[in-house]
Amino acid sequence: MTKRRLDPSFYRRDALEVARDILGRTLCRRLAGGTLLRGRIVEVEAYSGPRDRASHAWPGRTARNAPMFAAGGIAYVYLVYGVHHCVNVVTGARDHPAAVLLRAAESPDGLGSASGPGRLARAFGIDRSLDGASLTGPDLWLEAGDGVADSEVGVTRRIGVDYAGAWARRRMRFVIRGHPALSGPRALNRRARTITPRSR
DNA sequence: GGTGCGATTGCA
DNA sequence: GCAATCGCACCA
Repeated sequence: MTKRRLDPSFYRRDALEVARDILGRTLCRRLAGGTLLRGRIVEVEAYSGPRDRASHAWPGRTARNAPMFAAGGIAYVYLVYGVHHCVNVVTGARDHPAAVLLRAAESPDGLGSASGPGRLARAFGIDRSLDGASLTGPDLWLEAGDGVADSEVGVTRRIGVDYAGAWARRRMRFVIRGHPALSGPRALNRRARTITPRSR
């Protein structure tokens, strides 16, 4: 018996809400050979709207960021530094550019961890061939169920976006507090604020 | 057609 | 601390 996939309605919401709700979910990847990789997501970042200075969508629509402008429910995968792939889940309505970057997960083999966006992409065999791919299709999806309680969620500023001025300081990164697979500075993770019902 | 650089990682 | 290594945004 296989678990249900999260459907498009899950993704077609505000990126901050989707980001928080992705924590604890299981990322699933079916490789060409048929192998199924599954791992629990423990760290994400939201990139939300045309005014988010840190977002790839900030300069407007381009060839690279086009998937971010689609309706939620597809992947946005790009190459950074010519070396590493980064995997995003596109969120919100069509023409509203927003996405959630998957930054860390428990490793698919259940042994180590996929700590950091580049390592996560590699561990799950995700590259640009999945850019624009459906998250309700056969290759890549999230399982329904398995969320985490607000008390387990930590919020911090995003990593590696210092160029974004005030937007760099906004609390748009969500983590499972104290999880060993978290990337980023330990001090930042320690200082992660607990989410409050009021902030939802 | 040329130039600059990045939502990172691994190694010196 | 810094090189790797490529797509692509932007300008001429």
